[in-house]
Amino acid sequence: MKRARHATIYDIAAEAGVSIATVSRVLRGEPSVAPAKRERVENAIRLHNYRPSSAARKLAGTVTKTVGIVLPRLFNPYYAMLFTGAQEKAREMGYALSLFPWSSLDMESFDPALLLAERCLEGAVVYLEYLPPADKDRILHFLKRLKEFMNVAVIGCDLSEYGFPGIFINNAALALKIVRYLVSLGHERIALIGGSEEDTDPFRRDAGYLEGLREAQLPFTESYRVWGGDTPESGLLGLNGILDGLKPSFWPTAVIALNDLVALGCFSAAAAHGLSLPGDLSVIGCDNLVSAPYLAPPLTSVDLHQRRIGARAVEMVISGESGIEEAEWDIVVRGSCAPCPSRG
Amino acid sequence: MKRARHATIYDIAAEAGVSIATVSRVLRGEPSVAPAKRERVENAIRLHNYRPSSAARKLAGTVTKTVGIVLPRLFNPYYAMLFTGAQEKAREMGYALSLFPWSSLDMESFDPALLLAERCLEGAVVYLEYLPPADKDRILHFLKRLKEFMNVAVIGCDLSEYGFPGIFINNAALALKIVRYLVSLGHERIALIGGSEEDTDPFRRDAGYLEGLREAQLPFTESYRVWGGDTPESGLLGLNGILDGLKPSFWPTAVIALNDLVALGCFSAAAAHGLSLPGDLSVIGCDNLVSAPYLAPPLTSVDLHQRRIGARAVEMVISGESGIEEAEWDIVVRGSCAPCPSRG
DNA sequence: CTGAAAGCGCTTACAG
DNA sequence: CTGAAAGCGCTTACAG
Repeated sequence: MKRARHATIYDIAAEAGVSIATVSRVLRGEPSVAPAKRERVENAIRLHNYRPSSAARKLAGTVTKTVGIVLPRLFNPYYAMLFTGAQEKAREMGYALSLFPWSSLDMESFDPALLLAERCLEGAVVYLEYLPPADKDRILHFLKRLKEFMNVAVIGCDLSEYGFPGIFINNAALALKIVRYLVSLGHERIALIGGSEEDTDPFRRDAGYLEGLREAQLPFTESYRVWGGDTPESGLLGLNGILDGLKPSFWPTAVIALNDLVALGCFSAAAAHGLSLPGDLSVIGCDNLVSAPYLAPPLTSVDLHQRRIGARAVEMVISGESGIEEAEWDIVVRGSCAPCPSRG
Repeated sequence: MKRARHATIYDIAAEAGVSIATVSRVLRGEPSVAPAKRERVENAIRLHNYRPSSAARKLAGTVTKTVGIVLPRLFNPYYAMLFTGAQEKAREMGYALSLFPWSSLDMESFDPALLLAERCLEGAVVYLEYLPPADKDRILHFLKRLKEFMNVAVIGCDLSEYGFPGIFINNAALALKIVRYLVSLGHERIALIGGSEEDTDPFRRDAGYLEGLREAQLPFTESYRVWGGDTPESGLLGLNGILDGLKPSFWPTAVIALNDLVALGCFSAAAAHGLSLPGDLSVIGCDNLVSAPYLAPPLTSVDLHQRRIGARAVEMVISGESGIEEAEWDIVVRGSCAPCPSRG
């Protein structure tokens, strides 16, 4: 089957009786075009349903009006929201947005940055929760290399010391605030579930968690800190582990889940142990997914305004800003956290 | 700050002491290159970390190794899984995958197909649950137009009568199977919640739902069919509507939710009415999201194998297949459906 | 097996 | 204000 051929700038120029240079000028909205010609060109464009080839533009031009975003697995709606916000803002600014899953980047390869560079992007926002020690050099090299080709902004950790602008999600502050909230509810045995153990970032949740405990003169109980990941399953296994390993009088009365998915897993584990929520156990999540309000009990969570973060990051990348901003967030109080049951 | 310049095919040719034509040949894996030269070229490529510009390739070449996928809002992980499957398969076949949210397409505009065409795609898979009557012409026109430029496959409804290949999700068969399952559990008052009322596709859920009722000699009760959307909120409002409008003796004993998100909303509504699941009410969802097993009770759902669907669709588009295939799916039985409580 | 050359569809100095 | 022309980095006949 024969493919339709795009109308080209030549077709339009011929139709309008002008040079392709003039067509190009009206296309890009240059003011220096005689109104009469401009109109003829615009009519021709409409007539032919003409749209300039992005490939040709990229090849010829200095600006490509395209940015990229590299994100972890989309199964967590959290990232999908980040993408949506980014996409909307890009569109609003007349840019196209290309999505690159981290998994498609192949950090093993000698220079994954070229994968983006070959796409002629003007900028890339990359989501990076933290710098895993094992891959630190590789990732940093990737980012530096990327920066040779385009603007870069990172969402997640603060890499300003390496010269990368972006939006910093202060997980330590967030965790501290959460602990305070739980403490204000009278909780003294607070667990923290999920996340990667190799994460040594000082701004990780743990830092805030520990500070919160200290502040409230509560001991750090190692059994209350379990790692595991960011899935419901890891929440289930995590809390099960805690509950199965301790006699009930030592069970935590509150758990901070890495995110809402992990929190959901905790719901399961609690139920399996006959714990009712929030009466026997308080659970707080993070990300405030659309489903959070509909869980039983409705999940108290942290709204990171990921849509706004995504939008802002794209904005930074497009306008080439270089600062580091801290993401704002709010604890959304719902029914899954309650005052600590009086001990007996 | 100055941007790094990509090494070009000229740099490689110079380095290897051959013509750019030869470099191009080894790049594309043509066999007709002397081993010695090939090796020199390969070394040069490695040395310069060279990757060909995709824009230049698209401009010059006949094949662009890029396909697109147009999807609804990603907040539902269902679509994210579709994307993931598609992305993996594309990558496996050496293709790049570009994501286009439906919302970015602007059906109002005179020719949204050009938005994809300008990207020089070889093919596009578009997700289309059904053909909304109000936009039927517009969408069909979009698809036809798209087909002039590239291979097209549609996931969702069966548009083979219009000449579009793709993967058909037989929602009627699916609903019929679900009704049968519920009937086998003894249910006689079965509600169906969610979806768009304007969907008149004969393969929509409703057809199977009605057939299932007929088959079991059950009456169709209009109050048991409520529309509303695909979100948790629509499930909540939907079931609330049913429960609030009927005296308890007429309450449904089972509800079929459009998807897992809607099912979640139904959980909420049931709880608000003091109904315990699955004792008083059975709920079945669809999509089998990662969170389904962790709800309380664990949600019985339908696994559409969306990852596989996404993968298969890009495969069809890339190899230019023209058939229509029916997606396979399985009911995943978990705890949210139980035998009908004996009436008394 | 290999190279010189044309061409893909644009943008952008450069003249005028 | 406008056009002729060079150039972006590739691929692909066409000769050899």
